[in-house]
Amino acid sequence: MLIGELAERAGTSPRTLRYYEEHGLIHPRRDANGYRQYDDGELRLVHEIRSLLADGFGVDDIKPFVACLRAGNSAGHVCPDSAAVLRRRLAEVDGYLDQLTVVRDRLRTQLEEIRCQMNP
Amino acid sequence: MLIGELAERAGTSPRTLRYYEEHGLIHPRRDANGYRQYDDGELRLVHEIRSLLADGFGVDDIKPFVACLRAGNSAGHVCPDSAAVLRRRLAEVDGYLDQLTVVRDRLRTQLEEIRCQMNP
DNA sequence: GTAGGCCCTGACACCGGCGTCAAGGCAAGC
DNA sequence: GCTTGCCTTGACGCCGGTGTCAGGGCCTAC
Repeated sequence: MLIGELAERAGTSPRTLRYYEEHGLIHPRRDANGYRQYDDGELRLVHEIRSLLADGFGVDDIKPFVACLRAGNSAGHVCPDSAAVLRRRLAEVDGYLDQLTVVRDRLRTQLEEIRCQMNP
Repeated sequence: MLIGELAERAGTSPRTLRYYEEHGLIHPRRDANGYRQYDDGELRLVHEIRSLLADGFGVDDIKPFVACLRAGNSAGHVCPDSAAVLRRRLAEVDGYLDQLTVVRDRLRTQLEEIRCQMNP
């Protein structure tokens, strides 16, 4: 299938797919006229990529997952390299959660203060 | 005091203070030679600004807080406009917390899967 | 042959708080 | 008068995934 069809089936844009390729995540074959040619494997791969991006991974983080899938594994996260990235990202997310929780508590406290001032 | 001294006392840089001014957060007087002149009030203001920025507010969000302080209130968040911004930001933070929690659970699940595979 | 629709590459725009460099003025000590 | 160090304004860079535009090729239908 051509890039437009894959984009539509994956719920994204041709620009985005070219970007993934530029960063070494997918390697489509080329037709004689230079058009990119994709198969269903690439479609699943793009779904995996977009899922990881949605979880906050960067394109560089995603490479080990793609390599893991290409190596024949049923999931991208079962290889040591991807597991390492998973652990790093988990620590990062835990950090963000802690920070955001502190912020949320401060915001709540300030809003509570206002409420008390209105009903003194 | 001049911009360099304020920057040092506020733990930031002259560039940053000029940026705040450019976005309407502070309005220092000018010496005859054009140098910015600050007093201790501006120092407290800058501390407030940096605290709000650290909580994830944008410079535009901060304007109501500054106006509230300049209007003579003891804290920047007691005015209606700043309270509205507070509520908006709280909702935003709650949203981020929900998203990040979902992500964290997914990451944990995947790491757990790996652990199970290693001790089958 | 031409119109329309897909494809190609390359490059700039975005966001936002700030770093950083350029080119120049002002103040003070030697 | 020269150096040193602070000040001024103005402008570009960053980050990262994607939108979008420019300029041009391929293919099919009419």
